[in-house]
Amino acid sequence: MANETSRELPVEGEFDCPPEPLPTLRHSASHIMAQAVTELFPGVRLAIGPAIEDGFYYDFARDEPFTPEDLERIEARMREIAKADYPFVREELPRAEAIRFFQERGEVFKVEILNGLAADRVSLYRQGDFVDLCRGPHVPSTGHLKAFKLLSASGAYWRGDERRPMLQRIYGTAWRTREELEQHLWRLEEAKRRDHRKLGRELQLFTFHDVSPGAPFWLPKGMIVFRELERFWREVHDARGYLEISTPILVNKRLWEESGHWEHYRENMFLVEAEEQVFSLKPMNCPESTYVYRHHLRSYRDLPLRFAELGRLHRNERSGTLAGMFRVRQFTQDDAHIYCRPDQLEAEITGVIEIVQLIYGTFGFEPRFSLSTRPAKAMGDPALWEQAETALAEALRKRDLPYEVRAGEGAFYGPKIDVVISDVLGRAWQLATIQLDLVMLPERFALEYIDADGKAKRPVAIHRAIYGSFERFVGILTEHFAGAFPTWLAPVQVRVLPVSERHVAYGRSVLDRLRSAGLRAELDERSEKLGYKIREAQLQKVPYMLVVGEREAQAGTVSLRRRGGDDLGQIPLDRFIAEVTAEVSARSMKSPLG
RNA sequence: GCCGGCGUAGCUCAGAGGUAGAGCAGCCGAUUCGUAAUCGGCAGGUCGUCGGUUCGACUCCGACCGCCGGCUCCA
Repeated sequence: MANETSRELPVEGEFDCPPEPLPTLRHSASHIMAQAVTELFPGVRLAIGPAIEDGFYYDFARDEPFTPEDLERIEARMREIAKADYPFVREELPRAEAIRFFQERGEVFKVEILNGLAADRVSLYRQGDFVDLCRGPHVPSTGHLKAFKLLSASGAYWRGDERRPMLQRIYGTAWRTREELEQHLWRLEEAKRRDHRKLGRELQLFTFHDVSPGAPFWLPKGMIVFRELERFWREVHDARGYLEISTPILVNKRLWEESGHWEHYRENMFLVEAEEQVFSLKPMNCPESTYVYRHHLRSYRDLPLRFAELGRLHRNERSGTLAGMFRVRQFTQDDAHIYCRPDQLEAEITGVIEIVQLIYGTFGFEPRFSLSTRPAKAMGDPALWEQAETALAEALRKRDLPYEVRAGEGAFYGPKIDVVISDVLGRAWQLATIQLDLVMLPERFALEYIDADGKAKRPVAIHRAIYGSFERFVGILTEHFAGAFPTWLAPVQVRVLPVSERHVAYGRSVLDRLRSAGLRAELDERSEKLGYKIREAQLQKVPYMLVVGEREAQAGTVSLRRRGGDDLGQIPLDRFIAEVTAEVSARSMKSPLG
């Protein structure tokens, strides 16, 4: 991931944004915004203003933050600048001259950027009276900016460094056409409608309370989703030779000193003191899994050992970073540590990739893979690194999976595969990681196995998670499905709706049948009109509504209505149960009915 | 942690230096209803917490806590 500095100030490369139409337009939009701001707020200093995914921003140095009213004025001024259709004019000059130019104007940030550049000559872009240091490219003139909108203002550190001044950042979005802009704004609205914090409350899945910031209270309905995910996960792992373990949550600080976490991760750990000893809530499962490995002497015949653990972890994240289920302080990782011989790596990685495909496919996610290779500061045997990277690449290649190589992006203790998915709104989420560990666990914890030659050898470890964390995964699923979970995950799968109280008795017999068939069913026996009951079931996103009245009671049927759909007419109860139980056991995404 | 915004009933929100209101949800009653809201009544809040100013604070000031949007960080 590019940081602020590398994104803005690459040592090499000719442009400040990808020379494609949309990034160019957005980059130009940021210049137009900067022009508007300098005109409306004299004395504001300019920092940087790049194109980003879906839009652009510009950072300004100003004592006062920008208010929503300020944004409206800036946007209005931008429209005037666009209408004036000033051409973007490129000028080149010696760097020293540019430094003088910006120094005279008090543009200290531009001077700092220029001082950090290696180039002899630099370029400026001018539109109207506004000049900015920039390598381009830009659209020919300001009139090309037609479909844009300013979205928000916030603080941002100069060069992303919290020790440096806080700047005022304004975000905007820009598109080629009005239609594209409207569509993007609709996506933003839709994301708000699907917000898992809102849906979690409305659907009674989970809640938060200030007695434990960053830690969810799982409500009964949310717990059903959690348990179904857990059940699925266990089925998959049990069938593939994983051995489930569970290790302590509260652990003496000695362990973290041994693992190195005490030195590098202490500020993120919750500490507890008892009887003059310091303990920590575990932020990771890995070190403790080595104790299971070392529980007795291992033979080469024992390997691979696949220890799975649904460990509850605590990490003391900085308060400002918490965000619903997406960023919590307490979470449940679907972890596993595989200990194997180097020659088993490829087969083990292949096994993990198969699990990723199987599990993600069930939710309709298409995983994308990237391979991060040996960094400069790597530790461990170079030959083993070579073998490990080859194993990862071969595992992907043999399954015909395209992947992006991130050279040098691996951890110092091993290369890894990261897995990313996109949800229905096109938002990318990094979920699974397959992290090889040639150093940390094997070396620090002195892991060994006795090989065929009778000598002690060092195994390698694979850290891997599929969901990542149940909390975040449930948050993602909630937004992805907008709360309308596939039937197998739905907290309530069927709701029986008697037309009037006269039909409650038949409704109860239907309910009993559904429950004996293992379906999660409810009966709405309140003295309300049918329309009211339907509305509520609909809002609760219950997959199936069964209307029962006189006709159904006579015929032994139910009248079916799908979530979000219409009246599908009568169906024999037996058939309904057979279809839906099949749908559930197949963990299908689609209903066989309607 | 930093910048900014916000915190009034379970939820969504109104109000305001003289001590609080609506809709929905809840409870009670009536209604017995055929595919997205039946009617009436009742109850519900030390206005996030602590401190200060004031005759008087939910309202003004300060600190803290929490939430939201970003920055940084990240499963």
